[in-house]
Amino acid sequence: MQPIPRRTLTEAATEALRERILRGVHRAGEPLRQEALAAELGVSRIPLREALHRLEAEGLVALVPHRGAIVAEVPVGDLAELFELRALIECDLLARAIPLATPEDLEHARGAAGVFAQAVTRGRTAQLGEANSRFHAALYAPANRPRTMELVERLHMQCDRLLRLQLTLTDGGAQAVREHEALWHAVSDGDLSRATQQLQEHILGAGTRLAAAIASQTRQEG
Amino acid sequence: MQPIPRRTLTEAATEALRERILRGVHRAGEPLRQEALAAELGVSRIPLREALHRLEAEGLVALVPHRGAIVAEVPVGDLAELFELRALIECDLLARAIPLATPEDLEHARGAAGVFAQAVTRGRTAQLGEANSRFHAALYAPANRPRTMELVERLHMQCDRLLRLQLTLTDGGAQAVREHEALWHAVSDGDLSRATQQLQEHILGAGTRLAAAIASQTRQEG
DNA sequence: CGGCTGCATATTGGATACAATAACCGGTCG
DNA sequence: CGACCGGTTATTGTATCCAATATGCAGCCG
Repeated sequence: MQPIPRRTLTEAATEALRERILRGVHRAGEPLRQEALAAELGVSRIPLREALHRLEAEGLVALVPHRGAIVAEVPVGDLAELFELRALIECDLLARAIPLATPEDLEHARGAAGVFAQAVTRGRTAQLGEANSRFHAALYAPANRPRTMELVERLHMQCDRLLRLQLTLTDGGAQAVREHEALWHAVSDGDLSRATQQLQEHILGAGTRLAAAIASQTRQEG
Repeated sequence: MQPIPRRTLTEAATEALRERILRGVHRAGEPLRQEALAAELGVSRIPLREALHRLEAEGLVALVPHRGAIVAEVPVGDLAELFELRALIECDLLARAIPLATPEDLEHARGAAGVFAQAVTRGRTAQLGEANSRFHAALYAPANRPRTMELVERLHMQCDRLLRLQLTLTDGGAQAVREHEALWHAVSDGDLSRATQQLQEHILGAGTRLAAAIASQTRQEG
């Protein structure tokens, strides 16, 4: 029996605010006025402030003393770094996971891939990031690397914010679905080098295309 | 001109408490009573609680709703994972740094290595962790990878807590000094493969020795 | 004698209240 | 007309206070 689905206002505020930032409800650089936000969430400033400190540690919020909190800038300058870091870590995870993967693991990953594919075809852009993370997490789960997984989750969070800058997901999503399928088959075959190769291309390719899209968009606007 | 060496009580409490935990003033699992700790730090519970939430995100504190905060357990079970993760990421960093390293970078790293060596010979165990981190950071700095660096810093934090469990640093420190020197020479020669090879052995070796030491210690105690 | 119930106490969670700092704005002086 | 200076207001930082929850103990009941 599970004893404690406890929930404190601080936790609730943290999740709500994190979700808001990731979904783009608050734009990067936007100041987060404590009183207003607290009222909007139906709490006082105390739990909200605790949430802000938590999210600062996660890199979603920047706190300036006596000036308040602002939504952290999307790390466009570090885009390449983030995606390359993901490729490095996730390929290592996958290499460790493949030899340990059970048929149940594969089935689970296949399900997650399906969820992502559905989200793409139905245009549920809000769920894409999480569905994608879940698929990747399912692939890596057999490696049994909790610390690394947590880290990857945070990286995905940052990358999702970058993706949201550029909603070219219409075609990028379709390509991701195809790559997920190919990746899954490689994993399913136990073909370690092919799988890591495809994973690396999947991640780095997404980063490159995203960088190009953002660059062209910035050029147009600037 | 530097505009703002601002300091809020929350920040001060965060750093003080982080330092205390890393230095082992508070043992793992020890409950952190808010009122007592706040009084000890000379602040009220509010900034202390904000500090606790920050440190929870950093993995140094665990918050249990309505039961309070406890010092997070040292991740002995994840020791291998942490050191292997460090090896993976830091070798990549070093490989990127070497081609970009300037003579000034090398000099800086050499200085950091000297500081670490002095800390070892003088038995300043409290400073070893930071000195070690600084040397590694100096090596990687030319890579210009701020996100990765931040991540590595957090990993070092966790690894330092593990090291503190087992103060066999007397000989481990001397070995680390030698390995740092060899590593620095390899970097200085621009020998990428030799340098990464030595770095990998340096990190993984430390992890392995630490695991063995902890295992034998646990066996004795258990 | 053991376990459960209910009160008393300690501690945390959260809200309100106050102090400190920064942003704003108008006026004055050069 | 522009820049400095003062006060005014908005907002954050922190302390105090109250409510909610957990912990421990004593007494009751089986």
